[in-house]
Amino acid sequence: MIPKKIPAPVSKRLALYHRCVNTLLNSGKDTTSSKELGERLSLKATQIRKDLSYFGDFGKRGMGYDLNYLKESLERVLGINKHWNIGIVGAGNIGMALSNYQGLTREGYKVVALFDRNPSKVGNFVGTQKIPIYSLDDICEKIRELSIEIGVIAVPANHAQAVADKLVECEIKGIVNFAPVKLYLDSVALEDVDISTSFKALTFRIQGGSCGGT
Amino acid sequence: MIPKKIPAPVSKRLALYHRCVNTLLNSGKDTTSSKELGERLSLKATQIRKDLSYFGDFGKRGMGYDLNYLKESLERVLGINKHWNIGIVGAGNIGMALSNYQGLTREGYKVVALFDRNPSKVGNFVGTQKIPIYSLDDICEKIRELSIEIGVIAVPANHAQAVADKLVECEIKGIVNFAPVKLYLDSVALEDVDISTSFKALTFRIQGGSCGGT
DNA sequence: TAGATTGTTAATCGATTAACAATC
DNA sequence: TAGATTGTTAATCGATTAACAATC
Repeated sequence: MIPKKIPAPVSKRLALYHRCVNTLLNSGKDTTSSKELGERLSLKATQIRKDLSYFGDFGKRGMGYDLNYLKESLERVLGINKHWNIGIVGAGNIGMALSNYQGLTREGYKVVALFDRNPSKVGNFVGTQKIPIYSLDDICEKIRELSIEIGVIAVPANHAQAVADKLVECEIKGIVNFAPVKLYLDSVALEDVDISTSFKALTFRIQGGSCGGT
Repeated sequence: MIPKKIPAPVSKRLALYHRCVNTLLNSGKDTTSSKELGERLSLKATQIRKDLSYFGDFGKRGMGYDLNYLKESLERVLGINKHWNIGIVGAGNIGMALSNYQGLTREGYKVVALFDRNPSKVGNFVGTQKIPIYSLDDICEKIRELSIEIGVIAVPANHAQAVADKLVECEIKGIVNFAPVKLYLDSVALEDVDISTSFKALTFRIQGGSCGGT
């Protein structure tokens, strides 16, 4: 479908472009340029043009990019031109916070269920959306019933791999892992959000060590 | 202090090594090798040796690495051989979840205060640690009083830059930003934890696009 | 037509990896 | 001594950027 090999850092940058395009649209503009995007994101204009060019010709020479068209195009590329149903495993601090997180809802991600192995939590409903907490035992059944496509792992590190294996068994399409542990999966897309790693990278820099980029 | 130029991805990998070393120690081992670490983290042994070599000679030829010594060394390099005091700005979902988050406490990060501009939240205490919520107006004063070195931004995107400017004015040492917006700072270390970007990178991959690494 | 800005090719830069001498 | 595994140099690979022809 997409022929050329795409550098790994591109997907994260596309998400940044999408965010920036939204900001520009909200400020009332209807056109932008790789130069403007580059200035706002502290990136080279060339890099932005190159990244976009992997997926199509979204601009007009001499004119720049139509913001609405660019937004739509980016949403198509990022797969957020549709809604995604999400199930969160682990109704602890992180799991609960995510289930109420506007940042996800606003982008078309919909948390439809939480799962926990603690019987005292099962049966409750979370947040303003009243998202139900189900037993971990029913996870495959609920994934099917509710058309859950993305699983979020928000359990302690020592349970994360078992949960991941279970999700794969339930034929989940992708996993976002918040547990501070490396997961071994094949054939399922995985993204890690390692909070403590970011803190360590920060203190590394504060305290002397120093790397190139951010 | 550290002479050679260190590639940007190294700091994140160091944090992974640290995590892996802890796991190995907990499993009762007291020695490891770049080969073993590489297998566990799906990285090349050479890369691990090279990364470590930027900071010292932590191994013994023919013998591998003493886990305790490697752990200590990594903690020194990452700056987690000391405790860091953290202040979280924004007592919403994310801010509250972070203030109770074991993953930080366990690594020597201590959340000592939250800040919010909502008067109905100010004066309350959060979680088992009874962390106080202060008014955003008092932030510089409290940062000094409580020796807060790291500020966490957990406010909506449209307030994030103002909060960041304030933190810099209060002479914070570093910032971890959870708001989905690009911040402009100079002279203060910044790490972004962009949750929705990770979800977008995931759906990008699920839905057809594909990049090299994870 | 002149000015602007794209999409793309080629050159550069930087990070990863293979190879190997050092040494436990 | 033979085997293992490090730390480091040199080669490779991949990502970024500069340059520019295409075109609005």
